[in-house]
Amino acid sequence: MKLSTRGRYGTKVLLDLALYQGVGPVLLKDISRRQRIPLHYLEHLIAPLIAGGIIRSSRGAKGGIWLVKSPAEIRLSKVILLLEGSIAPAECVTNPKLCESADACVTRDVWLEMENAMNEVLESITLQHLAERHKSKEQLKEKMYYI
Amino acid sequence: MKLSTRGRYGTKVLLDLALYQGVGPVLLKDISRRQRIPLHYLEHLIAPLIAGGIIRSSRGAKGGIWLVKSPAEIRLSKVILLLEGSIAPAECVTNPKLCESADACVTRDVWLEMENAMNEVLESITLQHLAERHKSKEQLKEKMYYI
DNA sequence: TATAAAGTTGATGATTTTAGTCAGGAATAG
DNA sequence: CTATTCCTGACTAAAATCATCAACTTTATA
Repeated sequence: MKLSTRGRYGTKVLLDLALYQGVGPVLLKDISRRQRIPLHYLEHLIAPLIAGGIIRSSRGAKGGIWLVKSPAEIRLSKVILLLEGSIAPAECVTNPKLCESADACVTRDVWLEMENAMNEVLESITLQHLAERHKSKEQLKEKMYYI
Repeated sequence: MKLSTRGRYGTKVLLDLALYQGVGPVLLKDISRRQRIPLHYLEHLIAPLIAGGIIRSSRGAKGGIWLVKSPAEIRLSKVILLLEGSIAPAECVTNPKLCESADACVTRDVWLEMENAMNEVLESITLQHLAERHKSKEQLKEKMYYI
């Protein structure tokens, strides 16, 4: 039940964009360095985010990537869906036809409940929430230097 | 974010045992047939369940496996933990030392929230619940033949 | 318009995990 | 003693994961 690096890296990328929002295109190179994601791997990670319409990109000098919508409009449920596909703990949840007895299967019901519980969490958190949480943690850290 | 067959098969095995509880040792061969799990694979699946103390086994003629506790006392959280290990969506949740900035990381907080949400679901469901749900679905199915 | 910068795409590869299979062994009932 | 049944370790094929690389396209700007 682990997310792949796609989901984890991708979420970090978008948090990074949310934190650097409004300053124009953000370089992949910079995101790579700040978030410790291999640049060449990062290049592949952004494809589904562009296809999903939550970031845009520009090539060439002064190029980079940026959020298309405001961070408050981007929910993690969407992000994870784009990067990982369905979050359901078993294929049969999303695609009942894979198993003849799907509708009679009580274990499938459990996996469905788990998916719903996860989706509630992801649905309730936006990039703005993440950015705010991050800033408030940073502030806390700075204050601690003066104690 | 998929469970492996270990978690899915294993849960079915235990549901099967809960349904056939009280009739003495249940043959792996029968579980294999009813739950459509390869026998040789099943033999490996039961090891962590025995080690975890929720089933016991006896070899030889009239052998088989059975639940050690009552189905009402066995929560799915325990089952999945034995079969899959931690259900956390990322290693850093269980083992913060893997990442220097774990305590400052807001994405890690999200993965932790997801884990908690899943655990609440799994904590709230016992094998008895599963068995009851199963029987009531079966009954519904029988009734439908007479409509 | 030449050039450097930066994202895009497709091919490839190393490593790990998954999902088994198989052979032989050990315990148990009768 | 013997048939039955679970146990264990070794092994394997296939898939997924996590990249890396090279060639290419687009863009800003000197």
